[in-house]
Amino acid sequence: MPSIEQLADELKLAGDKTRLTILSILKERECCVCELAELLQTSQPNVSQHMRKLKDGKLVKESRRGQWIYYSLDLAEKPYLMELLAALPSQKDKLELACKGVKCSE
Amino acid sequence: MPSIEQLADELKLAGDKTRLTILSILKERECCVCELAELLQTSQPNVSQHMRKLKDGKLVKESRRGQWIYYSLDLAEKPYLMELLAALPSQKDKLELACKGVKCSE
DNA sequence: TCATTATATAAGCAATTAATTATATTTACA
DNA sequence: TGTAAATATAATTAATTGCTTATATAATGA
Repeated sequence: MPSIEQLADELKLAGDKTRLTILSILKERECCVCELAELLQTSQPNVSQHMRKLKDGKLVKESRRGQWIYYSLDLAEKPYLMELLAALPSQKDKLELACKGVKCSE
Repeated sequence: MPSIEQLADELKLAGDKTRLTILSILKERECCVCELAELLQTSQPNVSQHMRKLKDGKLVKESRRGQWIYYSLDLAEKPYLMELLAALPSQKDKLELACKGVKCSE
């Protein structure tokens, strides 16, 4: 059971449109930074800095594979946050469409 | 089903320690501003301004009764937020202790 | 009607935040 | 070994935020 402080911190992380979109994309599958930047139509450093916050807050984990760093959700211990993501519309369509043409998904 | 933007806005509201504490108190029962200020050990205008944000975001509703305005949760349409509050430790103890001696609860 | 109580609003300020731009680090591979 | 690609970090800036202090509004009751 999270403390109020801990939950408030987690919700602050999720309470940003960019980060919440990232989380809901990662619900579908792991992604690297360049895919996320493409999907969100924003810059690489912007995504990178959001990922650092999410990682510091233990909401995602990373795994490097060669040149790419793949991020995935780390919410096994936080079912109340999984519930939140489950309440959102699926991002599958956008994921499939936008990732064509991104080199790392070849 | 909320849009990503709507959920991000709601989580931003909940992602503040003061407001999340207020919400978790209101989960137990409705409260007026002076009770909340006492419980949170903060000023009346501070609580009042947080309540306005929560009200604007449709997370709480108010009902005036004489001099007092009682706030209560308005989360019937947002079960995913109720789940969040359910994940938090109960605030019953604090509520009972701190509200002794607050005039409006006599 | 006037003083009191509960609450709201407004103004000001310090701190935090999200995004941009520029640069550094790491890995792959020719 | 050197170049390119993916990612991270740093510095800057504009905007937002939470809290305080001061004041205004609304309701009660003598």
